[in-house]
Amino acid sequence: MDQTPYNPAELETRVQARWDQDKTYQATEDPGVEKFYCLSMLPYPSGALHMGHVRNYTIGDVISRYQRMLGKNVLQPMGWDAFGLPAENAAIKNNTVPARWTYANIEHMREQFQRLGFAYDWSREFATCTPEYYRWEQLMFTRLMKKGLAYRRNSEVNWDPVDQTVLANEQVVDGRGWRSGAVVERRSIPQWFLRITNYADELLSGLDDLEQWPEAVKTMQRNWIGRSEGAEFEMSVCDRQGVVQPGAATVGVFTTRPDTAFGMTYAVLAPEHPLVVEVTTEACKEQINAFVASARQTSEADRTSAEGSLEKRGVNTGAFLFNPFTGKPVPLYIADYVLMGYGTGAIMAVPGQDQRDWDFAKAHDLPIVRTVETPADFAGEAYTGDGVAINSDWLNGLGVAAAREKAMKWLEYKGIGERKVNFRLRDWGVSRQRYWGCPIPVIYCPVCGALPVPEDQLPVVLPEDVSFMGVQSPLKADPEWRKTQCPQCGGAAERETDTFDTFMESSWYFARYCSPGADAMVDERANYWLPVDQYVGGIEHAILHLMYFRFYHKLMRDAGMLKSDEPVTRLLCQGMVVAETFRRDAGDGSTTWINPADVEVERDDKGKMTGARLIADGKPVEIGSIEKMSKSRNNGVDPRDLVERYGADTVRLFSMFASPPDQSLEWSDSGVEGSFRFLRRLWFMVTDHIAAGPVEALDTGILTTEQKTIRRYTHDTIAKVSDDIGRRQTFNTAIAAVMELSNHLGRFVDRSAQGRAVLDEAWKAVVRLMAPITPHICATLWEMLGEQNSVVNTPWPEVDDAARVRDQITLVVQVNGKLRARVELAPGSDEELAMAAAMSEQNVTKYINGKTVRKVIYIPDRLLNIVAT
RNA sequence: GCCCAAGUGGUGGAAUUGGUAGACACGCUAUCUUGAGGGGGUAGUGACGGAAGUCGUGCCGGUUCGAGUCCGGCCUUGGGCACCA
Repeated sequence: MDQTPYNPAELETRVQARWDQDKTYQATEDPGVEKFYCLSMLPYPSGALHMGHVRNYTIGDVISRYQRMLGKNVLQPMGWDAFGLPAENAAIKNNTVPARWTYANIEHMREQFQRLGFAYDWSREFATCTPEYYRWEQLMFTRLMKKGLAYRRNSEVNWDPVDQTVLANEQVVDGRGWRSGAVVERRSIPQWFLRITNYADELLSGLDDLEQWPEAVKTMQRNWIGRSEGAEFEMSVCDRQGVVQPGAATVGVFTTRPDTAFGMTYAVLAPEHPLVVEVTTEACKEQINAFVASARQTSEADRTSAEGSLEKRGVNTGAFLFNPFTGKPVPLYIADYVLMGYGTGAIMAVPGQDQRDWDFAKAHDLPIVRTVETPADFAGEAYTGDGVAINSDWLNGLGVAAAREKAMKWLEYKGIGERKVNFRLRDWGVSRQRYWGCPIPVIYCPVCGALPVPEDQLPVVLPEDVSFMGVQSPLKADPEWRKTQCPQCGGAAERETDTFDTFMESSWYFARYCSPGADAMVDERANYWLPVDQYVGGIEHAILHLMYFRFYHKLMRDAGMLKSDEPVTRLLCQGMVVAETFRRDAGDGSTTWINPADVEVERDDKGKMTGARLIADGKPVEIGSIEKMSKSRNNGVDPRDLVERYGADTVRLFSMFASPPDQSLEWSDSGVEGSFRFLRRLWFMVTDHIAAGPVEALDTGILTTEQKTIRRYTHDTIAKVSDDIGRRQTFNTAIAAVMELSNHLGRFVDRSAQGRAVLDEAWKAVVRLMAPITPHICATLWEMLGEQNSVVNTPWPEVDDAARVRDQITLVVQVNGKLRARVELAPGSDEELAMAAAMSEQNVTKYINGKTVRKVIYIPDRLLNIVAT
């Protein structure tokens, strides 16, 4: 009999047209229905989708569709994180302007998303680079200024002295500007900051309530906030003998371990510390000046990550500080591993109890005094564990906690120190000296100073039609744009020409989706949808984005806009899709990254890569490391070809089947074929079933053993898939379970009335179980199965527990932990029965004969382990 | 350097609470299907061994009747480190 072939291109177009026509995914607020807000991190419109996008957005789509089938009112929006550096780079390269490039990319990517059949409410779409969006961000900022939550101070940037421009960290390669090749300098310029540190405690304690966030993310955030309790105390400059002159300079140091202060054998200042100039002795001056100058030119990341010998990373000032605990002087050093931005920029160094201090002391030949007794088997160097205080005068004999408390009290009593909580978290610098971003709404008046742009003058619109050469921001190059009037005195004033960090836009977009068209940042509708029930995005955002947007949510709450404390209830961080990188390094230091699709790879017998050539010219290219698919490394694999060849359902299915969502995935398209074959087999099996004609009602009372077994498989699978998608979010195992069931169903040949009824129940379950993952084929099959309601609105299949009851279970029998037999038993059998069954197996008794049974471990319905010696 | 993950057949991965290691796929081999095909079916596929069986989850050690799973130490790979997003 002729059958309709599986034609995904035709079928998917038809199903998608129907969704569009019915506005199936448009969400409206309905207080009578439980809501579910499912959000995937909004993409940067880089130009083309890569497999990382497909994976990310398919996960969100599967969850959305599943929740919808559970009967919830689901919102799944989509938009574009449209400001950012790549647009500027692309504009230079392609001789266009960032706006045009960005909007063209959005058009293209939207089409690709639609082709993949994601259930987005497109009516809420926006791009963050439009004034309709960023005006509210500007308004918020001016209010934060008035509240004192935004402030301006000097801060360092990477300065390219040739291009006369500020460089992003990414644009600095081995200390040189990526375009000019010039050695990058550090420059201190005034910039705007948001006081995220005011919220440090709440951002930290709030993590405890985020039960459905991955532990790894919470741990990273806790460490990032870095709350530490300790003491801050003053030390005075003294001479070699420990004599403190009246009026001598003092320096505050922060320590979490005041109990170890008797073991302080030196002290360290950050190179930028104001005291450095004051205390440096004549003999050390030259060395110190050179050291400070070089530290200034090194970025903080490089300073803390430098692997060079510690000997070179610090110098003696020649001065001494008076240790109030011992009454003795300690030498004062400066070292680049001490940062001015943390604590007081000065530390007491206790090499016996701190490994970094230990390494530094060894490198500089400084004494080491242990103040905590080490355990007998301790083989390390610095000891940071608990133990009894030694070499510590009046602290001797106390444990760490007690000694710390006593030392703290002593400092307070003496009036030289106090308890102090320090955070590693620093305020959020939001100024960028770039063009393609949201203009910072500030006016500088020579008389009145820095003022927020008045609300009735917002938005400050970023001109899009500019001549853009890339070296300098058109805002800064244009002498006219900045000219304005002071809102206070009316005199001539200038606008800020910096723009916001693009993390600003991605910090509140989730709320704006809930209030399309609102004449405010958000309106009451946001409180219907928020908090987001499920957020999906890459693990690379675990700290920065996810911290900033938690912070911003609290800012909006405190401005009375939102009622919830946290933006997101449940978070799924998907692993990255990684791929090989290929590149060519030009002689001038610049690098061209080559897409894997344009490269031919040579491999040895074991499949290991031995070389690679550019197909276009046949010449070798260099093989880089394996990295996440990204625009900057040009290693994204475009899903377009796969979609054209196999259809959206296959690509969606494979991206979910290839690995669990939170694991990183090294891309290879071998295996896509298997997903396509499964869908085609499904298509033919279901259409075969339909072609066999009408089905009688199921009567569970008259089923054969085989029919019962099929029903058990069916309902076991429904239970497993529901758990895998709903609770575990392991879509790969859900798919495997459906494949397994389909294999059973394909082998089940029973044309009797009840045989067909059992099959009908099973296929209808399969179609619904797969609908969130492969919605097009399932929508079509569902209709062909004679169902009126569209599968996207059909209730999720229910488990019939009665169908899952087994009359026999397989018990595993071990002897001394090794598998020796399997026996069939009635469920719930007791140990005696199990033992009897086991002992009737020759392969069991064989290993017990001549030995004494010492112990029997029995886990009912699972395992019996006989320990015999 | 610091913080967070991951490491299981030829490959992607499964094993959910410490209890049968390798589910489900890819690939490969054999075989069948009138020809062809990125078609379909069947069987096989961790290693060693004729077999019984032994070994086997990055490496070393430990806890346990029992460890891929827990603990200690290491190695490798990936992510983040505040201006890529």
